[in-house]
Amino acid sequence: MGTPYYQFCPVAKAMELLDERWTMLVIREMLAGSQRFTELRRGLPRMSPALLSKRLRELSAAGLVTRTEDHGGTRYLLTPAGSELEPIVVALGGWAVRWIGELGDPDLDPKLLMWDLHRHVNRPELPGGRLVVSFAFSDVPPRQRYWWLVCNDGEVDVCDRDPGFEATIGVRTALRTLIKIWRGDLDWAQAARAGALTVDGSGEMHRLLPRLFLLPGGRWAQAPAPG
Amino acid sequence: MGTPYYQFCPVAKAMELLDERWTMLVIREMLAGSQRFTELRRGLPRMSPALLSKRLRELSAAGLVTRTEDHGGTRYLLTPAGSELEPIVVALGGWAVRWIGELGDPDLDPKLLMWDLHRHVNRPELPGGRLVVSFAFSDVPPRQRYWWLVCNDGEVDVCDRDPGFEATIGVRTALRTLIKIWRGDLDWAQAARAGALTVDGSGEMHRLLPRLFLLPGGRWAQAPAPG
DNA sequence: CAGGATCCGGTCTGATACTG
DNA sequence: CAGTATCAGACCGGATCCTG
Repeated sequence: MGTPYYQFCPVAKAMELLDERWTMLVIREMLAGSQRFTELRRGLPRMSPALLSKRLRELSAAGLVTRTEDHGGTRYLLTPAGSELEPIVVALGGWAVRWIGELGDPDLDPKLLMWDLHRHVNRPELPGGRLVVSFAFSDVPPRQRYWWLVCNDGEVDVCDRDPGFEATIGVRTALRTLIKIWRGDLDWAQAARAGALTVDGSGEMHRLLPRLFLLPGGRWAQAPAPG
Repeated sequence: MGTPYYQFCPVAKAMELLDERWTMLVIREMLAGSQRFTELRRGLPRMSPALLSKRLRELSAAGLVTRTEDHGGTRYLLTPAGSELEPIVVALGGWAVRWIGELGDPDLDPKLLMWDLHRHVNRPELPGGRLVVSFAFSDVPPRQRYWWLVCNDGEVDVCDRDPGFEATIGVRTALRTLIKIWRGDLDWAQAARAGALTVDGSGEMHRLLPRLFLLPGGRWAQAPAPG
């Protein structure tokens, strides 16, 4: 737990626990479905494993997270107390979308975007068989420019090297543009019309793309905005 | 601003700013109506003035707070961006009331309670003339045991020494009990019936007491609780 | 009233390596 | 896979005293 505030105000009690660096992001990851240490690390690549381990222990001591052993691994799950933070996390996101427009270049991490896209693939929309979506980001250095999502049988994998299969859909755009779409600032069609995004693939694939991901943009918009 | 997370996720962008220690409490104080440096200090007695000053500068740079000079003082006001954090602060309080029941003795600070009661006096219910409410906390060391609220013409002052006027209402209880009432865990009548609280004063004053303060308890209860 | 200056100590970062 | 170990350095927060 964080350093105490020595205040009985519930806001202070909540923040003693929640305002430590990384804590809310760990909870965000768990709300997004990550349960294993390694999954959490993928969503929090700049957090050291030592610190992640410490935060998980703190959250577990506070009763927001349970730790269970299961066939060869540890699984972390949110308790009801942890899950009830969801509307707050969503509201924080909504607030930031409204008031923190500017993203610096270092915030634009392609591997985080791909990791999040991978878990928002709209499974019911997937055609049978394999679907490969390739991404090429014009504004990213060559080493991190090319990415693939390989969907097969409801499984989705992220690759940062050519998986060998031909892409069913190719998306060429700036990382910044795709992040705008992810946030809900822009939609696929708007970006394409503006020439900021090009889709390669059959007409069917063109029509599929906007439905392929359940992006969080909608949730930020739902977040309570008073007035 | 805090150390960056280097994530484009709006939750991360929000927390870069908001998860620094004390920041949310400064915002809570401003939402509660504090505008001057000294008022803020009274609500945040354990925060050093240097740090408060720094936080106010950060919040101002981030566009959540404006600083204006006015007759012999500096006044801090929330911008729309800052004010829009209100539902989040309330939701955090509600969450903590539901999930962090235990308050340690060091959390029970009588001067914070008196400071907060003083700003929640229900002005319209005040009778004309002077009203003096005395408090005696059975579970607090003598030095901080006795407090008075002096209401006069819509002005309310907190005293930690006998103001000299005879008390119109006397409240004798444990600090812990009064804090439970403040949080909404208990109401005045319940506490009195249970023998945990004694009111001295006329019958009229007995009837006034439960309406004398607009306690935040109701707001925590309103806070969105999913499921 | 609204802070500035200073110093100390704790915490986080970041890198690397190791383990059951 | 799910961490622990270690270590240097940066940075932050706490405390105290001081000022226009």
